[in-house]
Amino acid sequence: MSGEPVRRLEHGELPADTVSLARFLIGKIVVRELPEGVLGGRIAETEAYLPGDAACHAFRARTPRNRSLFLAPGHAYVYIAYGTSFMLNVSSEAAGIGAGVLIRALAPLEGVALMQRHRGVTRLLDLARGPGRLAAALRIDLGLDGIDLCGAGPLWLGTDGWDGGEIGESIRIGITRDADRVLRFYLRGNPFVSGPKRLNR
DNA sequence: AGTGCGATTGACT
DNA sequence: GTCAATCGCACTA
Repeated sequence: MSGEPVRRLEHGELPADTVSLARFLIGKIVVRELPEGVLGGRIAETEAYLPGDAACHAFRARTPRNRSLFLAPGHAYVYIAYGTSFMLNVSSEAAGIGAGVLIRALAPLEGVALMQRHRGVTRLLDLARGPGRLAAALRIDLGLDGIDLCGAGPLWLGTDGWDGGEIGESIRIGITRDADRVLRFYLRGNPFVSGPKRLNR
């Protein structure tokens, strides 16, 4: 789509605030390195969870679960939603400030066969459309909580220089507190974006 | 200590 | 469209 090889993003390239990071990450790439192979996909959808935002897991005190949200920008915050699904977030504010960006959907680019095995489905559209599906496809679990996504670890953020997508905005999906804030971003018209149609125009 | 509720998904009517 | 699964954590007492 762009021709450039995928390279790792560096900390210094990440925007310094949560909303800017949520927009910046659209079109970037998540890479997962496993002994069985390399998995990758283009980020099609994100949501911002801000300081002072009642929907943010860091809204209350720091706990063992949410501590990764307080790390410097570019670290993974992984947690279990509804006791069933893992969610991948990127910490987004200066160290000590709890905030993050939820990665909600990927357009698979590499390692499709392995993603299919992880997910138990074959349809490309269903592999990583939705945050829980995305984590399952990439085999992301609590063992990755707190790792540096701009480091040398097995899960990292990259770019291939692609910058062609129009970014749409909407309210966030599946929350009840601070539910009317426009903090969801997605690649307009991309079939790998999750969520109801009315939010994807 | 007990209760209620999610940043979801998949199965089912 | 409805609904259960499943568990960490906030909240009440």
